[in-house]
Order: sequence, then structure tokens, then C-alpha cells
Amino acid sequence: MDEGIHYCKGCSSSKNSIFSNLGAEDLEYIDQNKSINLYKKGDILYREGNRILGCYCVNSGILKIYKTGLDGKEQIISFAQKGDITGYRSVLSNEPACTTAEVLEDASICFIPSNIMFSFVKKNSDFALSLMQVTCKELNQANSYIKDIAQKTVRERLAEVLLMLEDNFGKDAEGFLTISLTRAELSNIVGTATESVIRLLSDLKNENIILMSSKKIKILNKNELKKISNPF
Amino acid sequence: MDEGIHYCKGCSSSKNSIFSNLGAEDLEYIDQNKSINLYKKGDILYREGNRILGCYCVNSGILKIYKTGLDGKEQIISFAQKGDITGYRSVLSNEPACTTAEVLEDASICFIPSNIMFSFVKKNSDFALSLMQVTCKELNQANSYIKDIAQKTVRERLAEVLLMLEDNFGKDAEGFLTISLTRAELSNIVGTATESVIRLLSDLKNENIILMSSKKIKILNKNELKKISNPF
DNA sequence: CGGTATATTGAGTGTCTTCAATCTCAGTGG
DNA sequence: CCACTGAGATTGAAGACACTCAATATACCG
Repeated sequence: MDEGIHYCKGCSSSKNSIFSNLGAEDLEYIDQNKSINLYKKGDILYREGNRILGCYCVNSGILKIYKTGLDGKEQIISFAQKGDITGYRSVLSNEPACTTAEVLEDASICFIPSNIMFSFVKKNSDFALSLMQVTCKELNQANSYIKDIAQKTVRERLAEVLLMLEDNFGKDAEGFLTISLTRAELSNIVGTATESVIRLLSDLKNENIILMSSKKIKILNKNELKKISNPF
Repeated sequence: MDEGIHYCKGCSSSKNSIFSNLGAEDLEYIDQNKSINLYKKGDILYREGNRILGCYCVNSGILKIYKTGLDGKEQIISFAQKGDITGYRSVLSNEPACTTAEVLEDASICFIPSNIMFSFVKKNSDFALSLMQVTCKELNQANSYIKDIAQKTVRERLAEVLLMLEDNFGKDAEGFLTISLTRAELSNIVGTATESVIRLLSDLKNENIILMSSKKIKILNKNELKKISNPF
């Protein structure tokens, strides 16, 4: 049997991940202690409020990371794709998960137990540093989003999100956004009602800035979208 | 001359700070390399977009940390008070500051050069870990605020902010909030227009939930405020 | 006692939400 | 092959919420 893909050394995501600067020896060690699992769309990796025993490194597929409001409405905070890790916040702080991680596109994901994470942080200061940098980057993104969501209109934020989706997940051969989200999910990123997203998408379509075909979205005029998202 | 207060060992904020679990030897080392400065209300420690050469540890006073929108409107992200450090994100990631730090109440602040921070992260994994935990905590708060600002009404967020201000900064002998903010600043936390804050404060006053006396605010009915901020 | 900054109030307006109805489309079973 | 079903998408109408702009009041500072 071919277990090649199970080895961290050969992991297709390793070059994008914080594990990329670990030596062969360390990767070997992770190999011995991690487990790899396949997940289907809709599967929950962990749920807000629950304790988790390690963190997750995405090998393939996409996760959405969200918080749930008291009325049950979800607010999508971020996505995780190849090379991203998630759950480390709860591991490092030894606290219950503060977000829910749900599979958006079928995924192959490695689970790395807490004690492994801790031991690497302790013995490898470069690893600790790059983990900090990941956290800092997320923190900066979160702070920017607070500003945007507080100051921008829904139309501006929607434009911003569309650009982000193209940047982060790319487009297919015909130029349509690769990632496939429902209107409800889109609204849960933008932070608005589903109907508002639908109306504004329809506006953008009429302005020939985007194009829609069976729920898929194509950005026709990136510059104009940028102008909308940054009206100054 | 009495330089006692200049020594980290005797720093009144050290017990609250991430430096609290450093040994006497390490604190001595920081002493040799830090500088301590006094700042006045309105002073800017660092400005969004600028490079900074180290991070700042608050010994006394209060800072507001904010981002500036393209139209110039500021969005307050957090505060820093005794024991808090700020600027470490830019130091660790070696990037320009992504926020502005401005003195809200006259402050005494230690400056710790980048290389000191790096050397401690490298040689003291517990320090690295507690720095990570600080970052993670901030990240969690930021994510929560994204959810709130996206899903809650201004009234709900205002109630939440008032409770936060009492929790974080306490109240004076007569029960008024210790921290003194202009209506504009309050609106820049809540993420709304100044006039909206004024109107909603006035509503809360009429409902006997808060009391106002010459711009100072006193929370009369904490429970009711909690209900408002968490209507479910 | 000006003069400036901040706070307050009012009126008008626009954005966005809510609710309800309808439509589309893919999958399913007869 | 087609009707049936359910999930998601769309549209319309009504109204709430919050913003802007302008005018006024109050407080603070030298």
C-alpha cells in the first residue's frame, strides 16, 4: 500500500504551512504522531465552545471558520485551505474553541495533538515565531475587518469580499470564482441579510461589473470593484 | 536620586504583564535595554503605516489603539493600560504598524527594542508561549467583535461597550466610569455616528439604566444593560 | 470673557432588514 | 419521462434603523 501521501515530508501543503521550516527529523516526528482524515462537505471539525485536543492542518479542501450569534446566525470569520492550520488558538490557550470549523469542500486534514504542538513551540523557537506571525496576521486581518464592517456600506463590503474570494481561491478556466458559496454564506461573510446580497449582486450584474451563471460568479471589471470597495 | 521605579523588577505593571514570568536575571537585562518615557494626552506613540523599532509596555496611563478609515474616520480597536504591551505585532512580523497608538490619559511607558523581544522569544519558550496567548486572546476578542458589529444593533453594541468600559477600567467612588471618552470616541468604538451614540445614551438615561453628569457616565442597572446587549 | 471644542437636538433621507410570495433547479421516485 | 419535492435564489413592499446635515447649546480653556 502507498502511504506516501501520509508523510509530512511529501505533504502537498507543507510548503505553504508553518511546518515548512521544520527539519526532516521534526517532520518525521509529526508523522508518527499525527493522523490524517477525510471529511465531507458539511462535516464539523470542531464546534464553538467545545474542547479540542489538537489542531488541524488542511492538506486539501476548504473549511469555513465561523462564530454563531445568539440568534443562531453565523458570521464567517475566515476560511482555511491547503497549508492553513486552525484550532491552534484553543490549543495554545488551553481554552474551548471560540469558532466552529465546517467543511465547505471535501477535505483531507491532518490532526496534530496538542502536546506535539507544545513540544515544538518549546524546542523550536523559529516554529514558535512563525506560529506567532500567523496569529498576528490573522489579528491584523480581523482588525481591518472590524474597521470595514463598522465604516463601509454593504455594497462596499460585498465588493471587497468578492475581490478577496478571487485572490484567495482563484478562478477557473472561464474566469468564474473557484469557491462555491451559497448566497446565505456570502451574506454571512459580508455581515448582512441574504436578500441584500442578492439585490446588490444583481446591481453589480446590471452594471456589467460581474457576471452570474447558475450561481457561479465571474468578476468582469476588477478595477471598478476596487473602486467600489475603496471609494476614496 | 530614586530610580526605583525605573527597574522592571519593581514595575507596578509587571505582575499583570507578559514579563511577569521572567526571572530576576531577565528583568535585569530588560532594564539595561529599555527606556522609559512620559507621554501626554494626545501624544502618538506610533502611527499606522510607520515602522516601529520595538514595542511598548504601559506602566501607567491609557492608550487607545485604532485604525483609520480611508475617509479619516477612526475605528478604535482596543485600549492598553497598565501591564499591556502593544506594537509587538509589527515587531514580530517585521511589518509597519497596522494601528495607531494614541495616549488617552497621561502615561508612563517603557520602550523595549525589537532585538530584545526577539532574543527573549528565542531563548525563553514560556515567554514565547505567553506572548502567543496574548495574541490569541486579542484575536478572539477581535473575532467576537466582528460578529457583534455585524449582527447587533447600535443600541446593543453601545450597551456592550459601556459594560466593557466598566469591567476594564472600573468606576470611581461615586460609581462613574473611570475612563473619560468623548462622544465621538465612544462612537468610534461602537462603530456608529456620534449623534447616534448621543441619542441612545439619552434613551438609556430616560430609561434609568444609566446616569450622566457632565459627560461622565454611571451605570445604574447593569443587569438591564446586559439584557440589552444580549437580547436572547 | 471670548473662542473653540464638544454635546445636543431636529428634520429629512437613505440604506438595509424583514416578511412573504414566487421562482428555479437539481435530485427522486413513480 | 415527468411530476414532485425541497433547498436555495429572487423579487416586492413596508417599515425600521441609523446616518447626514444643519442649527443650537453647553462646557472648557486661556
